[in-house]
Amino acid sequence: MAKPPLILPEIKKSGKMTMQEYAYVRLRHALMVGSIAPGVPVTIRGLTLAMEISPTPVREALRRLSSQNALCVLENRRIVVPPMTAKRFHELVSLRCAIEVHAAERALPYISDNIIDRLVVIDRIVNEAIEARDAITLITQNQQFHGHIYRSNRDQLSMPMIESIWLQLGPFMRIALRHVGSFYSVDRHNEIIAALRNRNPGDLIKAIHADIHDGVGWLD
Amino acid sequence: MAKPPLILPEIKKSGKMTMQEYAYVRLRHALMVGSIAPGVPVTIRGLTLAMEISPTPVREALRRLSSQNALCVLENRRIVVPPMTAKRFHELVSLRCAIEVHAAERALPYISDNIIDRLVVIDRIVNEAIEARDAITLITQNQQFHGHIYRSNRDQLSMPMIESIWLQLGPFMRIALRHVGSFYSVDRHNEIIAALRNRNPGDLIKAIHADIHDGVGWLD
DNA sequence: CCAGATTACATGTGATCACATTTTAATGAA
DNA sequence: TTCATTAAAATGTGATCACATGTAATCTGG
Repeated sequence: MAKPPLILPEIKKSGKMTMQEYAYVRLRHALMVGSIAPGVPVTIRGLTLAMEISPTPVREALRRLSSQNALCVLENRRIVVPPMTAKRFHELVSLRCAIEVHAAERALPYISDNIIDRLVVIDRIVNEAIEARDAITLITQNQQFHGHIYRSNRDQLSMPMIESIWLQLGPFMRIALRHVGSFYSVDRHNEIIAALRNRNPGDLIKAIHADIHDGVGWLD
Repeated sequence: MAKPPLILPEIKKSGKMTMQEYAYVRLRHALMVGSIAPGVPVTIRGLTLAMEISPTPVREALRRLSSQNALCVLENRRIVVPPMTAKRFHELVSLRCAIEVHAAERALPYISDNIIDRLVVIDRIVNEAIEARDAITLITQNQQFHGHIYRSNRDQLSMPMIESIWLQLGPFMRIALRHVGSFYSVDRHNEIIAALRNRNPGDLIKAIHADIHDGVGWLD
């Protein structure tokens, strides 16, 4: 069986970026948008070939992603995209709720009208992406939307963990690629924005909870 | 100024362990028990010298710990132990509460009498450590206590994040080294065990909340 | 044709080196 | 002395190589 050469979406490498960081962001993006299927082995030499860089920075990138649980190190020392199960998916969604609700609660005092205006803009982009069936833009901009809220609290420490969950959910998004529009039927983002406008913690929690769980409907 | 050679507690290297993993667990342990002060630079060559291994595995270990936010990569590409502030501490404690409460709730259905018996044993060790003013045993066994609860749910995905928080709290523990006994005045572990025995979610949450926040009293 | 042993291949690991960047120390002029 | 400049040392980065381990293919004997 000829091994598929592991296609990775192109990423522009800005000047000051190290090779290790380039390998990291490129592989990370590929995982985030679900362009690598669960269970697929990710080898060092395969990546050096695909990205035309030496093994050393690739290995460091793999360690980073493994530490974020975006990749899974087997006992054989081989590295694969974590397998996908319904149980794992539900655990991820539940954990995502817990942390993002916490992040939102602690961000609420820092929400300004400026930030809300920005959220409205992002939400419009998200809706356009749904209209255009552009799953990748949908995924990334939806993350921008949530991240922009939580990062309002400049001292928050939960973003790395939230991004870790997003990364782990990435492979699941691969399925969602063909179901764009079937989920996100209701625009929960508007409910989130409304709750932020009213500075209402209870509504905010409920809206975020609903927004996150809306992605579960099609899995059963 | 002569640079201090960066003392790391010894760790026995089991046979199958790779150098990279050895470097990781050894440095991780040092951070966990607070034996490296915040702000201290952690250099590759310094670690190669201290552990007598080559730079390559050291770099991978540093990437792993940086990804877990146990270390901080500056713009200069230099790596330091994250600085310590009161704000950061309170954010960590708050986040720890949110995630551990979530983990405990989802572990409760899996708690067996067997597990509770084990918790009682661990708690005894913790109390002995307090008696003996043995801060390192106190820290590690306290983590064992909590981890043993959360890991009862075999499908849980939150342990890596909880351990990340413990790692980030490690440097704060350095201060606690000299205050053993002044905190943990009340044995919250008994309250946790009682809540588990009664399978009472509300009490469990309250007990864990109290146990975690008991470590904050001496900081002000 | 099948099962076990053997060989060939692929992969992960770790050491060494050369180079670029940054930090620190030393030097010299105002 | 003080500040800018220069030299020296320290540090991070990435490529290459040799080696160990694990996997897959091949071969051989029944």
